[in-house]
Amino acid sequence: MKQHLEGLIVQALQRLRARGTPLPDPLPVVEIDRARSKEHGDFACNIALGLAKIARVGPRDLAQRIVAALPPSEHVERVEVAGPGFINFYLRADALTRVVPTILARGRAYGCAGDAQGQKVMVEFVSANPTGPLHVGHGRQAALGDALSALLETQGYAVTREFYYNDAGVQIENLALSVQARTRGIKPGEGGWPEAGYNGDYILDIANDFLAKKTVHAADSAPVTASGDANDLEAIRKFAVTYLRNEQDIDLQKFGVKFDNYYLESSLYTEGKVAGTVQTLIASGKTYENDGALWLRTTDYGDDKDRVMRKSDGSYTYFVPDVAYHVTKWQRGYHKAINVQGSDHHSTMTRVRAALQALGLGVPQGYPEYVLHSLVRVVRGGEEVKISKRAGSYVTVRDLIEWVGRDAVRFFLVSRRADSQFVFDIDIALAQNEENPVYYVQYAHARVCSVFKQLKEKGLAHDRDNGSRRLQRLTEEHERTLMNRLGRYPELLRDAASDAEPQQLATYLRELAYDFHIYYNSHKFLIDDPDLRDARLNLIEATRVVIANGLKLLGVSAPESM
RNA sequence: GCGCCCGUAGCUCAAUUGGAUAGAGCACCAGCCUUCUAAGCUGGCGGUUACAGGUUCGAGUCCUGUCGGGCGCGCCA
Repeated sequence: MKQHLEGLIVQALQRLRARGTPLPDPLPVVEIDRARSKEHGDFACNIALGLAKIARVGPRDLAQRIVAALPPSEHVERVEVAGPGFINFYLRADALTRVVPTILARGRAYGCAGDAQGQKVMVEFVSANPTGPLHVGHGRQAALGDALSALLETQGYAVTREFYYNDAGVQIENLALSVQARTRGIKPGEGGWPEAGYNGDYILDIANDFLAKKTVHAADSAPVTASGDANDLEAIRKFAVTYLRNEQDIDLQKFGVKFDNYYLESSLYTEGKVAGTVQTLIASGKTYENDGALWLRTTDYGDDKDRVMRKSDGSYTYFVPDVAYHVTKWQRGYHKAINVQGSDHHSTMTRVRAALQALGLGVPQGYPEYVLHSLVRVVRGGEEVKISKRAGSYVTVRDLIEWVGRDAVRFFLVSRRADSQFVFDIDIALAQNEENPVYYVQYAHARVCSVFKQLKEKGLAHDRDNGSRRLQRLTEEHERTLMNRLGRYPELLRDAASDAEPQQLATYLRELAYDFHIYYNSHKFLIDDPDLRDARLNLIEATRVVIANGLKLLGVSAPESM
């Protein structure tokens, strides 16, 4: 519809120019927007405001001339000039109602587009090191990353969800030492406890299972059976990593997030990719030696200081494998890549991009893209929750799911812009009333289901085809509003995907539920007039489909009753 | 000190990416249940968009500065 109206405007402008109105050639891009409020019709165009000066007439006059020159359209009921010079389009009723049969016909596929034509995109998220339970920040990454992936899929991208983890570094060493200390009965803070040890109770659980010679298995590795030998640090390390990987798998499964691939940092070393990346960077001439260390000139690419790649002791800094990892993303054919991380990683953004530029692989400057999120504070009873028994110093994803359920956690964590600081209020997430947006949206879905259940119980029929033929009966204000909202869904998905902003979808669903609840409360559906009844049932069924589709993208269930 | 992000009703957040009178929910006030779920709906109250300049037909949105909050600023990962 947008393109159609834009085409009308362009034709009108061309006619005006031909008749002597001074207008630029070529014409500027004509943009049509959906009207913000009903008083402004269905679509609005502001082109006259921008062109008035060039055309040497007032914006309202120019708008009037454009309207007069518009070719007729079967979809447009009337056009008005309003305000300082906006051109408002009022669509004919059937242009609005058409969305209902479209939704019913396309079902789950409604809103999906094929524009990306199967282009490969990698979304990397969570990427937690296996040194402890997933915390709320990981939860936000999981909710954002998974929803973003689903949104990209609606646009025709072939999405790979990838989890990258460090399975060999210093932190893993600290983990092994912590577990070992626990097997020897040493508690955090006591003599012999490792300096950078992990203090959570889960370390004790791992130590006990290790001593009990239990077997653990994680999604992407072979089962590991504990030797029970507290002196064998390597055995402890392997057991602890697998144990925690499994714990994270359990959390993610409970959260409804599934990864397509797990990428091990250690493989970058064993396959020579780290050394290869360093060689290429040296060959590129973007490095230099100083104080016995090898530096990369990241300042050539906007960094505020150069970065060490190889320390004077010969080992690599952490960002070198990170660069090698992103090279593999490019080489694996992911020419679009999005990383979802906490905002504390923003300095790595410049660094990784700089190194990728220096490598001269033809990688675009903005590669990879980043979605950085701010921190999450958990509040209960008006006070911040900072401690959990499980992890010690932070609230875990599992805690949240146990407290308020998966649906609320997932919806809440994607309902705000990633870059806003987020207060997760346990009391609101637990509330089963209008205060809680998740229930508000789910309730709208359940209400539609309830209507159809009542329909059956009353022995009434729903003739969809008849409903589709009677849509012109839907003339009420609330019905127009609802249909207008439903019609926006495809462009909403497109925008949310291209902006990498899943919260747009969460907001949309709240608004859609709002429109529906108002409609529901002011109209009846199980009425005697079969034509109007069928038409209205078609409309609320279409509403149900869109709510179900949207919730599914966010990983939230759409219950049939509540 | 430097860099990045943020600042919208008492609270939690929107605002179609520069458009028209800045909108919802909570809280507060007044109403609505023999009728498909009152887990809901209808009104009312509430704003100098942190502050000061600038850009233009038009600024919550863009630019500069100030104030306030977050994160980062290792030959740590």
